[in-house]
Amino acid sequence: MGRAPCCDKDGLKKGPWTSEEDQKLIDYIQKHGQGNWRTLPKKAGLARCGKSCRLRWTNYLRPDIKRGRFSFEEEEAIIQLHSMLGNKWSTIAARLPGRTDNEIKNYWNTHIRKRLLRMGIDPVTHTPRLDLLDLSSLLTSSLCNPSTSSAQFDVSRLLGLEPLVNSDLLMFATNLLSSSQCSNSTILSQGLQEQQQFPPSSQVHDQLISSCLQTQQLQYPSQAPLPTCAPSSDPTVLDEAQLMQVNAGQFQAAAGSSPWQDMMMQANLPQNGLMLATGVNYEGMDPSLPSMVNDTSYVYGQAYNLTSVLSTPASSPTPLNSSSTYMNSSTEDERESYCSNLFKYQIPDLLDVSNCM
DNA sequence: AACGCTACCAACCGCATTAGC
DNA sequence: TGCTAATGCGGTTGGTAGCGT
Repeated sequence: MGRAPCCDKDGLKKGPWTSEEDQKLIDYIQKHGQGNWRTLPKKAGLARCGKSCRLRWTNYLRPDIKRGRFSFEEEEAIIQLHSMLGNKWSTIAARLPGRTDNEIKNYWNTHIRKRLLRMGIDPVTHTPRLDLLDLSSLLTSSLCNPSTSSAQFDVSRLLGLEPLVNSDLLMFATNLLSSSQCSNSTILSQGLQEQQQFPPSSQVHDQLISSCLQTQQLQYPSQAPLPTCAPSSDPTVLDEAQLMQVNAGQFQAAAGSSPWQDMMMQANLPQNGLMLATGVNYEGMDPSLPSMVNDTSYVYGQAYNLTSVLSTPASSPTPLNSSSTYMNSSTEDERESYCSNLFKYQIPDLLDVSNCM
């Protein structure tokens, strides 16, 4: 049995609302409150269906709606929440006072999503889109020509992807190659072989990241030792628990003991959520990535730049936007500020964490 | 000035869920 | 318990403003 469309009756207006219609709706709701949307239009003298009235009210006319641009913190929260909740726009909106699900959804689709794509980050999984790169061919080229330094490596020329891949992603690929030239590059190459044998999967994808984390350690020996995942054993069979251990351990090395760390460790967070929240999965990045901290990539730039906290020489630039707070902030104060931000948007509720701070 | 392209966002559509009988 | 209406929600569309050529 089909449902009768709510707006197919003759005489019901569709399309943009006029200011007169808005005023009628506002007046009615101010007098009578929100009630039966079905009967509201007739009572309010509107030639609209109830659904249209409800949408107009909830998305536009409601007095508590905050208009205008999204703030830095709001955008940050949206990305964090989306990494945990996915396209649950209403749930996300419930944690952003004054913002509607429609507004957040639009903002995501028109701004954030595109920005992440430009950065080579999958807006669905919040992981780097390694599928954009034929890493195995890159690796082969690199290993067959050991004289090619990572700094000189022309990834874009090899890939023919210059119009598609931004400099940040190229830096990421270059970093992978650089890592692969280390003595234990078999970790990465095995991961790549795995990728060749099977269709790209999130598991292999994560293993690549994990491998990158391990190999990167050799590039920056000054950084705190990482908990290893038994490099001598088959690294391609890392299970998620191991990967989490690497991530958590990595972060432990990065942040030291902190309430934030405890929170993330205790949170039974999906891996991509943990990765986003801590940024640890991006630590294989070259810590000197200056272009990651530009105006259009700050969120993940921050995540990448966590490495700078660990190992960047004092001279390395960390031009973080001072108006915001991030997990990878260089001081404990900033980490706690970030944690406060999570509370502001009730993110710990999502993580089932009760003892942060 | 005219045209095409792109970005933005309000509004719509249809399915899912909930509430009431 | 099943049916139906009402409401909630997420995906998509279409109008329009802004910009470049």
